[in-house]
Amino acid sequence: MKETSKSPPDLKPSDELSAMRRALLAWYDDGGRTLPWRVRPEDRAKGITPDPYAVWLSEIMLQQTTVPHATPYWRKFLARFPTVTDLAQADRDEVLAMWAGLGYYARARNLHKCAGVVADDHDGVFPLTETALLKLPGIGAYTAATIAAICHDEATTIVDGNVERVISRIFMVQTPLPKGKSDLRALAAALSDPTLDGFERPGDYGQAVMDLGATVCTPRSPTCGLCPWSGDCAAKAAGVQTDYPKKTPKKKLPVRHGAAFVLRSGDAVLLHRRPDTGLLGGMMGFPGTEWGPKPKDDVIRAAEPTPRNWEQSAVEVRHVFTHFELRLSVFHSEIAAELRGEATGDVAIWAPLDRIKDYALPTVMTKVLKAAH
DNA sequence: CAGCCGTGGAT
DNA sequence: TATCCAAGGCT
Repeated sequence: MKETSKSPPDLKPSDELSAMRRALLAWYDDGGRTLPWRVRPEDRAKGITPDPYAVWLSEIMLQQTTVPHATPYWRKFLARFPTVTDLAQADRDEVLAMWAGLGYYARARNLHKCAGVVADDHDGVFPLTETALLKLPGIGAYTAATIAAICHDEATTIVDGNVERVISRIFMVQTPLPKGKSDLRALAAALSDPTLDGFERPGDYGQAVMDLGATVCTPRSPTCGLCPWSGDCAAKAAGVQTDYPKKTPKKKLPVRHGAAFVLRSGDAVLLHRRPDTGLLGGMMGFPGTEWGPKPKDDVIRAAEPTPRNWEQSAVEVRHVFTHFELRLSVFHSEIAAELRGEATGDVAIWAPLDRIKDYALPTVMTKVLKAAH
């Protein structure tokens, strides 16, 4: 025993950790979920390995996003871009348009950038080591560890929200998130320690822990009766499962106000391209005011794309972002085709309504369009 | 390193 | 209606 080791409190003995791993893999082999990007254990045993490009695509889409929401996007992307080279050669605008509705649009910008790096610097072949993956844009600690484990069974330590919840309950970690992340990582690493005892399936193990968190060890009402680690869980023993993970309380969202202008001409509407960085970066939107703490009529008038008689929609658009709630007044007007002016430049675009899906309209702007009805 | 960055579903 | 939060990354 190394007394100099700074291992977290209450780490279990190594033979119990090994037993837990075997129990989890048995549970996974028995009832593992079928996901379209996943190679099932029995196929894995035959030597079938997943397409790293398809796995990468799924992992980027699944960041802070539910499986049901991401899955149709994953199918659509894989059909349109069968290889990473196909994705790299696409226009970024098309990628952003296909991503519209998924949120966290920096992911889409980095996705396209990453495809370019893989195509240019790696001959279109995805790197497979955790270290190499970590250098790519949009790939952080979680995604690098997961792709490396799933695609070639590198014995990485995977820590996502599911793992944090499961581990925090097993060991009753007291330090609230996000500060407690380092403790949780250390405990997760101990459980997936490759030097311990026959850890030959890191990919299946990682997917199994995440499945456990997603389907059994859920945030609100965990079904501990189905859990292979039920007997190893300190929180279960104490009957305090849902008290974990401890988290620091969140602040209430501030409200911001603004106005948007929907200018229609025949079958087209006027769109503006948003700046490349920041909120909804690179996406399209309707011209309008800045979004500030208070609604101001003079600011609204100054933001009109062209002086007209604007009709105000009866209902304002309400939309919740990650760090504020937005309330948008919507104004709309119709203009003759001759008066459209120069609006086919890089920033302003007349978009035909019957092809609006080809434009990178985020959900909030889709709500604005509907409100202008 | 704490704040920024979307959306939709469940409770 | 209010709250949480989902296979996080970047700055």
